[in-house]
Amino acid sequence: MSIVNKIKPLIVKALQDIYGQQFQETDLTINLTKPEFEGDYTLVLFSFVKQLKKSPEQLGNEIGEYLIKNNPDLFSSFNVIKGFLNLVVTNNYWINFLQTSYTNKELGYQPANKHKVIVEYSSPNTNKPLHLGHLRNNFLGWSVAEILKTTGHTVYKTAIMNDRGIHICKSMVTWQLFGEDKTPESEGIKGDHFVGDYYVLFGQEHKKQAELLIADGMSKEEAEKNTPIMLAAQKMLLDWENGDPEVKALWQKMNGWVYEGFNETYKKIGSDFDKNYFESETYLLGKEFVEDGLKKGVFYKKEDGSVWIDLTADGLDEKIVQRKDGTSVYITQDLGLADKKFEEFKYDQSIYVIADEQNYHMKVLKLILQKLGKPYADGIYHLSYGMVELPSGRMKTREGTVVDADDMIEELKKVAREKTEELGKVKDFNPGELNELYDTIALGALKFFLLRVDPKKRMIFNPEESIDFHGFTGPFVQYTHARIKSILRKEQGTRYKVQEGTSGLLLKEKELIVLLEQYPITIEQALQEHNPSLLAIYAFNVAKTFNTFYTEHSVMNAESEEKKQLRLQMSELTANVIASAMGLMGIKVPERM
RNA sequence: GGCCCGGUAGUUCAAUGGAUAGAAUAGAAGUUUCCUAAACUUUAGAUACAAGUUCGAUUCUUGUCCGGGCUACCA
Repeated sequence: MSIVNKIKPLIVKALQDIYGQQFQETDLTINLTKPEFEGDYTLVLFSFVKQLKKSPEQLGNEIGEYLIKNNPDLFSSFNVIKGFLNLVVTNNYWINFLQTSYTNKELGYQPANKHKVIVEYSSPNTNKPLHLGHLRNNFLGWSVAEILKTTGHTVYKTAIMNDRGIHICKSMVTWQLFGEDKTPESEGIKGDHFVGDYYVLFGQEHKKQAELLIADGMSKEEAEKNTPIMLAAQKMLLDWENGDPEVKALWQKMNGWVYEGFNETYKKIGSDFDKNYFESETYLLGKEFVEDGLKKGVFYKKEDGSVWIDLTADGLDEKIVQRKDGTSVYITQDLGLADKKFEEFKYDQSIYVIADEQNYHMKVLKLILQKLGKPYADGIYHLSYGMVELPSGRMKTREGTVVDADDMIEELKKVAREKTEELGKVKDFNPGELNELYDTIALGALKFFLLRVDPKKRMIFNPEESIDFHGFTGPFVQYTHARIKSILRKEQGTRYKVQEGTSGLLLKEKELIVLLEQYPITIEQALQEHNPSLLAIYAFNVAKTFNTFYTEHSVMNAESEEKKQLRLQMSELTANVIASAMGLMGIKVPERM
């Protein structure tokens, strides 16, 4: 257990014993002590002043003395400054922690519990290749799943392939018209890109045709609905729904191309799924929900036959759940899919990794399921993340302003290669090892970049500035790891126990150990908040702190053999923690770079 | 119009109501006989505006201004 979690009950007990008042651990504010003061952890005293009717100084002194008297193994001294009680933790505690942890590669892991969690992420449309926004989604979903696993949950990863609908038909119809039987193979283009090109071409063609109609006197709105190519796409959608064998065959062929491309990209970025759902197979689900809802009086039917739910009492709007022609809408499909997923996985929690533009939709989804009394409704959690934007604004496929995922990775690999060759530190690597290293660095940079920001916030991606391997980046952390490994390779002799107490801790040594000790609570916090950026920030701080420590104090040429042992242990623990934290984000760390 | 987010150094991001608002990058100045300089050190620079609650507000409340999203019998 981490030190903060040990301190809290001790203070609660102190308050009880000294003042006879009961406080909760959540009433306490405990922070890391600011570096300019003496101490490791600080209790903020102001909040007790009113209730205990004593000055902060008096409170601080009384609590401090009590803690030291009763826990001499944990606290060595204290001081009170203004309303802050600064506690100094004993060197023994830190040295003990180090010695019991430095070989533990599962630091922060929690034992298995009974909770089953399903994480739905990625969920692409099968009419165009993945872009930067998808990558944020993929990295986030994968990382959150990994954090859940580490903390003892049973996790299933799923995706829903949006493989049907008018957008798919747009690519199909355009390929039929202009494709000349070309294939990804014949053109040497990755399948998803190949299909995506026809989707873009549709947009161009549609625009051209609309302009002709407008020139003939049609209004803009009318024209956009009635271009020949748009009408063809709509007809194709109907044919698809009616099971037209030719259309279905074309659909299968083109989706097959896309999946081939997706699989290649997924493999490269390390996304994996326990189960894929396909909208083409689930879009008719949810019909029985309409019946059920009507029976329960949750839904109501309008005169024209359409079915609605009134959510105005919950501050939302009226929402349609079935069209007057009896076909279901998006939300109804999602109701059905939620049910299906529960049937198959019996989950306790179902996390949907979906962009924040769907906040309203997800709120409605959960609310409807709750109103229908579904037992799994409360376990639904929308992990809402902000969109990735360019300095010029939102990415738009039709305007060709998207940053393509595959292109981005290749670009980063190129920079990784150039930089590596320039530095010339791994000249003995064979081509296979080099390629692996470039992958590690490029994906490390990309994943770190997209995960280091709070998921809830939208982020701006500047293509020029973002390809940076310095500072708050993945490669910076990876580099620190490689340097530590280099030291450890040179000192493979047996480690031995450092004598407790006889070894004082220098400022920089202690700073690093205190930080390393916080790894488990950092994981816990990332879990609670569904927020991998905490791990990115933490890993960066560990690397930075190690670098500072390492420039000031030699490991191999330490002042004494005991110091050398201590620092070797610190180095090993740092490397393990970095590898672990990065691993939770799906980022590999190299032995050399 | 209604509802929901957001506004912090030039830029990209931090900060459970707590001490002098932290980083990174760009800028300026330095560090290589010594464990990998993809590193390190020093320096300068910010809470949109106005009220309110509080011992204390970047954080909570209200208003104003500025961005973004949602508000389809599209998905």
